[in-house]
Amino acid sequence: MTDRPRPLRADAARNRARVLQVAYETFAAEGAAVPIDEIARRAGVGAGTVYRHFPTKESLFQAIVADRLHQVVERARALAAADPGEGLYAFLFLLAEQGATDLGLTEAFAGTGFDLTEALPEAEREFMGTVAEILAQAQQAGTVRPDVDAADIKTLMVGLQAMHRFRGDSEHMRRVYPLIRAALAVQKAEG
Amino acid sequence: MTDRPRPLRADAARNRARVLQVAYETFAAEGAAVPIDEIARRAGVGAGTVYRHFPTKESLFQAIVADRLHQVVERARALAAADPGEGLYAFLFLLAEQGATDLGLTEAFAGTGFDLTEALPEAEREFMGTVAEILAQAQQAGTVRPDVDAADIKTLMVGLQAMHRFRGDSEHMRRVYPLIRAALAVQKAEG
Amino acid sequence: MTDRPRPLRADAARNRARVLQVAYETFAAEGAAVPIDEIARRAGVGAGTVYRHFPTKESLFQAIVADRLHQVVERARALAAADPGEGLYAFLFLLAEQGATDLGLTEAFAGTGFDLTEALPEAEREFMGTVAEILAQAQQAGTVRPDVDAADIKTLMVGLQAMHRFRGDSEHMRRVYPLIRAALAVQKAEG
Amino acid sequence: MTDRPRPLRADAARNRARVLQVAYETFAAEGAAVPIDEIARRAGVGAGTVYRHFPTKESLFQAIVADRLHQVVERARALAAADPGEGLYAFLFLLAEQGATDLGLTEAFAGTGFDLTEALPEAEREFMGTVAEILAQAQQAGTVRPDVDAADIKTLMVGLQAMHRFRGDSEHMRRVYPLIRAALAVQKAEG
DNA sequence: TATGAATGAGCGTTCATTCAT
DNA sequence: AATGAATGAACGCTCATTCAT
Repeated sequence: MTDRPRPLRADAARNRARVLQVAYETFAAEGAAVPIDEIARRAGVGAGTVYRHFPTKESLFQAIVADRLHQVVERARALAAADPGEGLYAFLFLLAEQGATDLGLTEAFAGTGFDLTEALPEAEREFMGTVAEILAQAQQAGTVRPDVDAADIKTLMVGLQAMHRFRGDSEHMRRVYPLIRAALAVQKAEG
Repeated sequence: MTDRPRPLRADAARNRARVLQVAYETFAAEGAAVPIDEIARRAGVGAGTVYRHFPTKESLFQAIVADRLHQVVERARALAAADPGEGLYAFLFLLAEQGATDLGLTEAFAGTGFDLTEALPEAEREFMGTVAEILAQAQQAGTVRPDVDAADIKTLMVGLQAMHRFRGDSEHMRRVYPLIRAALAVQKAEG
Repeated sequence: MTDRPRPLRADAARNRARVLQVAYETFAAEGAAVPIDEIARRAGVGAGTVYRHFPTKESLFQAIVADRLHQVVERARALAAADPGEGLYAFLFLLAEQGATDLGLTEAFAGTGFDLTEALPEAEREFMGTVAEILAQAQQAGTVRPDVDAADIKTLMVGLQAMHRFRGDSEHMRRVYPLIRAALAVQKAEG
Repeated sequence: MTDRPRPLRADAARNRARVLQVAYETFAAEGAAVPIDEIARRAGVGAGTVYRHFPTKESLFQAIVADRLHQVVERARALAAADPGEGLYAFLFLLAEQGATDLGLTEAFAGTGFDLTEALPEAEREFMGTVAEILAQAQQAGTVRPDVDAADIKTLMVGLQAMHRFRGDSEHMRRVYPLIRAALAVQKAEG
């Protein structure tokens, strides 16, 4: 796992971090179609520098997605630990909000021109594992119906991200969240 | 809207229709990244002919979306007339399925690099009017909760299309539809 | 074999011919490493035009080599028909001289970064067939020793091209030709 | 020629020798197109170190050629001393075989994008002097015809290297060597 | 009016060379 | 003196759009 033979020179590490940050912002704002040259320009480095740290454009994209995914999973765990019954809803709406501002992540999730499962199988597994865990807790707490599984939740996440992106970060989504809660709530004597 | 000074020569009209049809199929199957040359080739015309009818690639895309939207609205009206209570659900799931096979429409709906409201305000208005109409009928029939509005429905449509695109046309979505029904159903003594 | 559905528009044909001619001269003078952009510039067209006629750089190179090879084979046949005994020598020295001015052909022959046999198997076969034919005639005429075969001749051709390229078109090679004749002449009582 | 003001520190000398050796092997095996970074990596030094010793890629190439040439000349002298009559042939075929495995040397000899005479006049002079010497010995021994000179021999060497490179190190060349012997042998009553 | 040839800016990527550490 | 990170000019190739035929 220690796949960094040496800890990278200080200036190189700074550049790498800068490229990563700029690339994250740029992909988030404009999607994966942004040229590498543009990212290099915004980061104030030459294109070659980007390629030194990330051998292909796709690898840069992957690095960003993996990073975001990891952060999101960590936050999800914290939320679920704080309140198991609400954990799944908090997770769901957290990811939805990410989707509003992070086009790159949305594309990765939805598989639009980038296959998360194939490109980052480990990250995908970690993510799905966390979903399953948090879902089980919520089902035990009685806040989520027992007949949905982790795949269903991922599907809903993709949908929610799309909705959020469509509507922006506005108050509109606050109208939609209760609908999603109703969708997942334990059903009382289904009519 | 009548921005065609003359009603087009017969062969020109045929060409236009043919390009539109081929472009729809091609964009739907392979996304908006397909070159215009490829569409021209499949339509059996020169690239210049495509550009005569549609001055930019984007305008061709818009024309397709307008066309599809119109058809979808017509079908929605027919479904709602046949069964007012089920009409909204039928409409919703019809559009979702379109999203599974029609990348162009999905992108237009989600506003990914294409603002429907701005580009085709009339089509958008017609669409939203129909949604409002069918929604009102369902609410009167008691199959949809009264506190959702047409904008909410459009938001859900965008989400459903994204889910469908993500999962394909598979049986998986049949698991999700009941959740959406639960989301929209009249709530019985909400806890 | 009629793989040109239509005979090409006049201006396109002119451009194609111009690109071919310029590319021939440029590859001949500077080898296959010349950028396509440079060829386009010299031909007075855009890079896209080159790519319209030849889908890859390699295909352009191949087209030129095939053309040259064909011409050379035709001239070889004529020479051999005029004087069967001298035909092989004439052919050999003709190709050697080509090598002096045509780096592209030399590279193709020598297999330097371009595998003639693999890329143009038909041209290669035609070439080798002609060599075998002319060689057999010379052997029957008693001007070439019977224990050499077509492959040996090709090897000598590669060598002669290299020599010619090395020495230029100078009179120096006129000193070398008699050595090659001695190499191939029927041996008198080998010492 | 003593253009080294100081005799280099021990570690620097070691680095220089190591780069030279690795670069030779690498160029020989994979041609001059290998990036300098790759050579540096294989030599276990930084790219900057290569550039400290050899200010351009071409100068590194030249140093290698000079080195090889020197070695070849030494071996040639030994061979000729052992058997003056056979010396020239041994030299010729030795160099030819080098050409089969050493792309760099071949290119240097053939003058393909690298003019030996201009770049390394001293090495060239030493080489040609040795050729002349060994040739004279063979001519005195009666194994080589008297009307060829050192320049002719160099021309043949270039040709033989090209042939060897073309055919690889295979048995095929064993068919060609006798032809070269016949080319150079003293002629018996030429018809 | 239709054709499809031509344009040329742009993209992802490489690599000889320079320079801060 | 050594390192290896950074640079930036190419390169092969694509494609939306224009324009001569």
